[in-house]
Amino acid sequence: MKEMVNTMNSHKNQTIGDIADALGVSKTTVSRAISGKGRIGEETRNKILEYIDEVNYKPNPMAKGLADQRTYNIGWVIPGDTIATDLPFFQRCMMGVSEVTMSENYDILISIVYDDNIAQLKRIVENKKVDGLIIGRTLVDDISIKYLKKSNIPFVVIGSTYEKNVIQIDNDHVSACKEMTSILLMKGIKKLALIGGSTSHVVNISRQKGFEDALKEYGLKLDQDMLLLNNETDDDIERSVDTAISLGAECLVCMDDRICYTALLKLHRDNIIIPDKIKIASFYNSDLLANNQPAVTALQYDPKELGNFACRKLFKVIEGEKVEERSLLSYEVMLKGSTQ
Amino acid sequence: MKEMVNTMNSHKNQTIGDIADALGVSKTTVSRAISGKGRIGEETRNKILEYIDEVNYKPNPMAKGLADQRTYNIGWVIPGDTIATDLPFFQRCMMGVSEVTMSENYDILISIVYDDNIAQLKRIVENKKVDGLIIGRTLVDDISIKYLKKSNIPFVVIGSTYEKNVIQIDNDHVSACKEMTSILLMKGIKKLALIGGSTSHVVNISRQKGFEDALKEYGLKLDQDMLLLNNETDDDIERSVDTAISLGAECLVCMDDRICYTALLKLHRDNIIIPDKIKIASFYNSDLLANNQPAVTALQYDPKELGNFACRKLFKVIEGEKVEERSLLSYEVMLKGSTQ
DNA sequence: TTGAAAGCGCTAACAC
DNA sequence: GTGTTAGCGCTTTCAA
Repeated sequence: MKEMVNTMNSHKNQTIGDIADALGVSKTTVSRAISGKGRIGEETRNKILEYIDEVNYKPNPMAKGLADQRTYNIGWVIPGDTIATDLPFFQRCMMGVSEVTMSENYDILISIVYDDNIAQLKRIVENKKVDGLIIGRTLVDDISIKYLKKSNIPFVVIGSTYEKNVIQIDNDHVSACKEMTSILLMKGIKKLALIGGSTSHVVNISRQKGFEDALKEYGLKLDQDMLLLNNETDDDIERSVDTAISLGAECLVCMDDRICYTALLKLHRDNIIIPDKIKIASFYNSDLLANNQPAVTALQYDPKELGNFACRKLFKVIEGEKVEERSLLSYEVMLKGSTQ
Repeated sequence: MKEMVNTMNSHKNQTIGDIADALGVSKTTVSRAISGKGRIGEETRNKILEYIDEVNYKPNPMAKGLADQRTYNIGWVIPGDTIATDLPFFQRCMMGVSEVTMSENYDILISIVYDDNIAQLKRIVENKKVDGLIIGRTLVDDISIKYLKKSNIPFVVIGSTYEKNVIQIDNDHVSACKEMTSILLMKGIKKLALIGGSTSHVVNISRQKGFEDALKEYGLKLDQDMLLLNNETDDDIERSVDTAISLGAECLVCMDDRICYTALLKLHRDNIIIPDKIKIASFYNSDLLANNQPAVTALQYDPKELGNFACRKLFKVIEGEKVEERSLLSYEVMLKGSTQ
């Protein structure tokens, strides 16, 4: 059965025409055998499929794309600032996205957005280099989202947004933060200080809400002074830690792992023992916190699942299926020594 | 001058034909105006270019790609294991790559290689979805490299390889490690233990070589017991730290930041004060080490520059230019408190 | 200096 | 069930 294999072919660029000629059928027939669309004889189809396999023919996606106006690429939009990109979050998310694109025979095209410079994003959209996009993070006033809404290309966002009619995939930050905060309160830890990042990130606003909701439900009045938000630099964070301590905080609740890690370093430097002198917890877990001594109580999410889920949704949108606007994925509260 | 702008056009998909019609010229002429190839009247060219700008026409890269057999994409190949992808290294490298692709009107297509599963890599090569690739990391026995060599597609690697005829961009690890080790020796620190990662990574072998070269140059005999290599897990690392200490090491030289960080945690836990009781240094710097108390002496590289450089080289290869096979980028020795 | 026409590799009416 | 043909949007000979 191997005698028909022309080994030369494996190096030459096979086209649908070549294989049609070789088999004495038309290009259309070959196309039909491959796509499965249209009527075609069982026998011819098998003959073609076998041959294609034999000579390892791969259709040219440029040609296919041109013909049916698809790129077989999806865009993965991530922020370009180092602080953000250093986070394993985006890489892990992308792994999840990749699992799905892989199985759909799609590829991932990168688009990096620097602050409010969406030139790169515009490029891949205007140049029609993708069939849809996933935005890896949302801002309160997000020009990427605004732009994509106008451009009419399918897209989903990881994170939450106040923009209407945007497909969103997010962890349930509000519930998660509320639950973790409640647990702390139930453990008898009442004087909580919240040390947070930029309020221009939707996620941070959700975290704050969860925190406040828990206090309210517990019948505690919110102490505005204990809300130490918008910490951008390490200095900001250290200053906030000092403030919290001077206000008599029993526990530092940090909005994310970077903040928490910086706080840990400072406490360590100041010889403030955890959890004896002060307790600490984080609304976002990471290896750093899990490996700390003592390990830090934190919320655990699965970024990969987020990416996987988002991408599956995107494909549905691309196929024109109706999908629900907002999906919330789960979380886990990891209780560790830092709040013992 | 604005009266010719048909605002409808901004939403319709403009083709080269549309703009040819609108201006009463042929498609060929428009094509020439855009590409700059072929002869064309100054006046016509300007008229066309102006109009194109006015209606914000963007050529369809699929069609262009099909015609001139280019994809205007380059592949960025990264490992899929979490340990590797969690490192900011690849993200920062990619930023450097992105700067270049951006300016060349190219885009980045992701390809993730899981251990020795190069299915995804094969896909984008066989499907002709990229014009060239950059491999983000090299292994001693690297099947990605072997595959790409056979496939005859332009590619460069970040890192070093023993394979012949492969364009390599790397930091000068051997010199860097040798220099840092020499500095330690000159400071009078003689009993050095090397705690290293997998010897299946070329970079780790280079680091070991630099370390050994320094000892040799200094006239010191290498103590094999002080070579603690192939530490994969945190447990491995902690065990190696114990071994080094029991052998009377004055300084732990860690091959990378993760190893160093794990060692730091262990020393801290065991209440071994740095640099009083033991010194520590790392062949790879990171925020973690720089922010540690005391800060850790380490080698500093610039991954972004690596990506940028690699991508510029790749474009030269794609254009058929001759480039030198191996380029070594610089490094910096950051002397900090951990070796004081 | 400009244009007509063929072709890149594939799809999809519309015949037969 | 299979083939013919006309595109998809752009490039590039070859003529004019």
